[in-house]
Amino acid sequence: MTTPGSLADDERSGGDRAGGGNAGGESAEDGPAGSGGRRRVTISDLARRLHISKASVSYALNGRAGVSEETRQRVLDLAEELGFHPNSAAVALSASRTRTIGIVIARDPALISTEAFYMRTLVGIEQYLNEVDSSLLLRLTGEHGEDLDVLRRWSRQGRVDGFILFDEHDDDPRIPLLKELGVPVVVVSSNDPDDEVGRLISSPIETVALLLDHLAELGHRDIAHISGPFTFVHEQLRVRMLQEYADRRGIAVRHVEGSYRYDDGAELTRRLLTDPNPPTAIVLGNDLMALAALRVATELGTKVPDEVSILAWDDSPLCELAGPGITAVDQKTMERGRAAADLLLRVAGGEPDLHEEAPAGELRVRESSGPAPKN
Amino acid sequence: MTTPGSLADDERSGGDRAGGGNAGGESAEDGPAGSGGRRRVTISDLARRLHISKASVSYALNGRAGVSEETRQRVLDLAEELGFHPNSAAVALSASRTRTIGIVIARDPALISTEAFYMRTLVGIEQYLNEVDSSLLLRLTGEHGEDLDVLRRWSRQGRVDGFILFDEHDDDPRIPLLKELGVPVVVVSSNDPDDEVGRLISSPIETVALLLDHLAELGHRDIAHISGPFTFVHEQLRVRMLQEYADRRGIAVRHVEGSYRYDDGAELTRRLLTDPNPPTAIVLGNDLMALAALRVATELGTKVPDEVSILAWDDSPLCELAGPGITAVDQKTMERGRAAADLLLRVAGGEPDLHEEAPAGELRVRESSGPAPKN
DNA sequence: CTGAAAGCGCTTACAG
DNA sequence: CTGAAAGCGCTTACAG
Repeated sequence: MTTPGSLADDERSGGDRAGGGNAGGESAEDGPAGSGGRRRVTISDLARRLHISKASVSYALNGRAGVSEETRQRVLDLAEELGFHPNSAAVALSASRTRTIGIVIARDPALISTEAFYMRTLVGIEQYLNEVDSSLLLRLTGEHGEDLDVLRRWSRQGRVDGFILFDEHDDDPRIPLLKELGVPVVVVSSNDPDDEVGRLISSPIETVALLLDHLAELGHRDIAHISGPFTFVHEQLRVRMLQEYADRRGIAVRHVEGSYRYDDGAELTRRLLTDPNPPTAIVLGNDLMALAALRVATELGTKVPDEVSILAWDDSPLCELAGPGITAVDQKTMERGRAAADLLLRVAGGEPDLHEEAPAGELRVRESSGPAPKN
Repeated sequence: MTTPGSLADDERSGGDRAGGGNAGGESAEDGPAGSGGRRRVTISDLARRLHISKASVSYALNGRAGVSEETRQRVLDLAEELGFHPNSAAVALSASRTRTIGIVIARDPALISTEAFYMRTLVGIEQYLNEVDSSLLLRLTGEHGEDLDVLRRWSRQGRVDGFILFDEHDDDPRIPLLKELGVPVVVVSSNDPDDEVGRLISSPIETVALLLDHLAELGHRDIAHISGPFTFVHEQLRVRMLQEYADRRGIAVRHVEGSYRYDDGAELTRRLLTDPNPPTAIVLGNDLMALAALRVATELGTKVPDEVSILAWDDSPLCELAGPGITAVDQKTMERGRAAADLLLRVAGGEPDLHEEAPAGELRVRESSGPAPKN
């Protein structure tokens, strides 16, 4: 059996460049075995070797006034040579900046891992954070309100510089909580209330227009909408805007509340298609339900798109790879994530402008939508 | 225009319980406007109010000896009342414990967001971290070696207590690097070298047996394997073990190296199926390629499973929801993530036993596999 | 331009 | 059982 001690003993074997210098020259022997690796290089080390004060080192490293160019360069060179990286806890403690943003997602784990939405959002956020050398502290809680605890705890603990919030609910308690805690927040939002928190806004009206214009052109006059749960603000808005837009274009819409789950999408679609007067097109609130709709149609012998068109609100690999491919709106999820992170850092930095429009979506027309059947 | 200042001014409006007490009693006026919220409660505050020392407060909060039960209770009660949470930077700085583990994934963003594997793994890890009140620091870098920088930086910065590594390569540079840095590591691994880092091991032999036993029973004697890139250790092992096991059972296997990408899976499958002597079954290294294989077969008019069986190494919603459903091995990804996090925390805690077996996989038989065609 | 010193909020020997 | 004090590794006024 190997012990952590032997792990540390083995350090010499690595042939790595940075830190390889003589960082260990002063105290290569670690303290208590297993406590983890060689002593880290600190600004005190740099100061001592360069015969200057810690303050000067700090100024030099942070690009602040207070040191000559020459001194600064000597500091930077030595830091590079020794592989110095400032202890993040010390920086956080003295400067109250963590270079970390927090995301807490309170959804059913099964859904989180099935829908590509979250991962694509995270990828987008990460792309931005990489560029500005910040990090993401992530927590996936269940759906039972533990998320509030985590938000509160992380705020009080000073673990993050701010939060990005998803899945806004009616009277979402997270927003007053974080406002009270005084933590910068950006809500990835579908509406634009003036509640003085950061919001990256993408109104559903855009998607509504893309979907309904497409369907109207194809001659559909009688459609159905299987939404996600109405507890989400964006679902309420989708229903309302879809209805209004459809009214204006003389299209009838029946709304059914779904749960985003496959089974549910299947069941609700079945009911619609076996109705004596079925709709000629169904818009589903997410990719999973759209796929379910596709399957049920096939199962019932209802031809897609000849007898019914199937469209999804939110594009994804599932829509793209389904057979037939499902017409959907590419919500630019990665770009949206990126933009949210960017906005949060600006809000945290004191930027007065809290609201911003998200990048526009685009319709991806595939085989699942076609002309309305004439009957 | 709203300003961060006005954001802070608005704090009173929240009606939240914790911290609502009289935490602001001493200095409700924030410092510089916009710097974020009311002053946090610290152990000094607790000590002052209870007329005891900071040390006693610390002992009480951490459940250590050094305070009477009565004092401890008074401290805990007050902490609860004021919504006290220890500043994580201060704890990290003085105790060198961050309660955070790091994960750096260096893969093509498109792949990360398409394959459910990573998200399911993260969910599993999170489930465990939730229970032990730890957090995940996540970074998704591209495939260009920036991951080494991040690992080095996070280590030197003392940001994490350890790392979980995925996607081990040949002579993976991350392992010597982290050993040299002296940071606890767990590699989610497919083999068991004695290299003194933590390893959660799941040998491919298990999956090989599940797949080949199934195919042998169905009468297949001539199969193909479209793998992922051989740069991954697990892919090399899969090929070797598949070959050995097939040899023993008198099954011929041709191996083709794929990339995990849909297009690639399609192209390689096309070649196999248009061969004058096509295999009767194809095992694909991931779900995307398996789906591609299914599509190509359909396109070529090759019936699945009557003329060719399609199986995937790794189950996923894509396999489950495909039509026909794709037979695949459920690798227990969430459980594996959980186990990896658990092992890492134990390794970091000084546990001598570095290696552990991952939970076993299970075959999910679906419509894409059937008896070998007689010809 | 540079240094000595206080402070961020904890933990932890060390005396009482 | 309790308190005074040093220390973790930085940053930041404040004097020179």
